[in-house]
Amino acid sequence: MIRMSKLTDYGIVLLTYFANHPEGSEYSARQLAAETHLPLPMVGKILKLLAREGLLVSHRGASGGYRLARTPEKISVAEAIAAMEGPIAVMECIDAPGMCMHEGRCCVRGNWHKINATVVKALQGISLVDMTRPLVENFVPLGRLQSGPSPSSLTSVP
Amino acid sequence: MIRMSKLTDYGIVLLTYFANHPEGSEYSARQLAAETHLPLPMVGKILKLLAREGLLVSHRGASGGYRLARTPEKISVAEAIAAMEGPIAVMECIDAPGMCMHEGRCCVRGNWHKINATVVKALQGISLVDMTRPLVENFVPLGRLQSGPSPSSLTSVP
DNA sequence: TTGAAATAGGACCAAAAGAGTCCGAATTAA
DNA sequence: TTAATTCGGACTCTTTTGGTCCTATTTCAA
Repeated sequence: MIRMSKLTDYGIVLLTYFANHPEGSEYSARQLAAETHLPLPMVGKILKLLAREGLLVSHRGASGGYRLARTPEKISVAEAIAAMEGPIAVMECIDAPGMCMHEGRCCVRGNWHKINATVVKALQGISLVDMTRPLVENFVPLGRLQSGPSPSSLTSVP
Repeated sequence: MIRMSKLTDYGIVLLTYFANHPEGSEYSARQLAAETHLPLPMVGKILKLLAREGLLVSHRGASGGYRLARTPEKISVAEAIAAMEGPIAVMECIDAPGMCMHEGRCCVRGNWHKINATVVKALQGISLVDMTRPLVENFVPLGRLQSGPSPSSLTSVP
C-alpha cells in the first residue's frame, strides 16, 4: 500500500497540536502524549526527530519541552513528511539515482519525476495552520499533468 | 519512505510497454521479461495480478499471452497502482475506517481524506498513453488545497 | 492423440522495514 | 541536590516486500 508510516501520522498530529495552540507554547513529551492519547515512548521518539530536523526547538532540563521552530503558517505538510520519512519519492529512482539497473533504458522515469514533483508541490501548499481547519478544494480543481506533443488523451478520464 | 513497491513499479513499466505497441498486441510473460529486462518470475506474477484485476486479458495455452483489456487511453496510472497495491490511501484511516483508536477525536483525518483525494485525482488524470511520452505540466500549474474560512496561509510557501 | 508452451494459483523463504519499548547520559529548574 | 526533562541509541517483535518455485490446467499444433 502507498502509505505513510505511523511515525509520520503521529508526527503530523503532534505538529498540528502545536499549531492549534498559542504561538510559542511549549509542551513536554509527557503532556503531548496525554493530550493526544498517543503512547509516550513514541511521542518522545517523534519529538526528538522533529527537533533534530529543525521543525521543533527543544528545551532541555526540568520543565523543558518543545515548541515550533517557526510559525505554523510557514511549516508545510511536505516538510513534516520529509522530516519524518526523508525525501518524498514515490519511486526509488527518484531519490536514489543509479540504484536501478534499468535506469538507462527506462522510458517512464522522467514521468515519475514529474508526477512526484506534482505531489510534492500539492503537499507544500498545505501548512500546519491549514491542517487545523477543514480544507476546501480551490476553484482550480486539481493539478493535472498532460502529455506534451500529442493532443487529447486526457478527456477520457472519469 | 513514501514509496510504491517494486511490483507496482514493474507493473507500470509492463503496462506502458503494451501502450507503446500496436493496440491489441499480445505478449507472453517470457517475451515481456526479455524485452523489459525484468526477471521472468516477477513478470509472471505481475501479469497474473493485472489480469485478475481486469487491466489485462489473458489467453491461456501454447502461444498464449496477455493484452490490454482496454485501450491505453482508458487506463489510468491510478488504476494501475490500485490494481497492484489496493486502494490508494496515504493514511490507514482512509481505507480502513474504524482501525484507528483515535478516529473519534482525531482532528486531521478529514483533511487527509481531501489530500488523498487530490493525489488520486492527479493520478487518474494520467493515462498509459501519457506515460509513453514526456509529460508536460499544464498551464494550470498544480492542484492546491486551501483552508476554507480563513484567508492567506498559502502565500508563504516557496 | 500427444507434447510443448502458456497461464492460474498458491506456497514458500529471506531480507528489509515498521512499530514500539527501554536504557543510560546530559541538562536544567527549583 | 534532586527531580524532571531531552538526547542518542540499541533492541525486539511483527509485518511487508521481493523474489522464487511448484503443481495444476488450458490450448495450439504437429
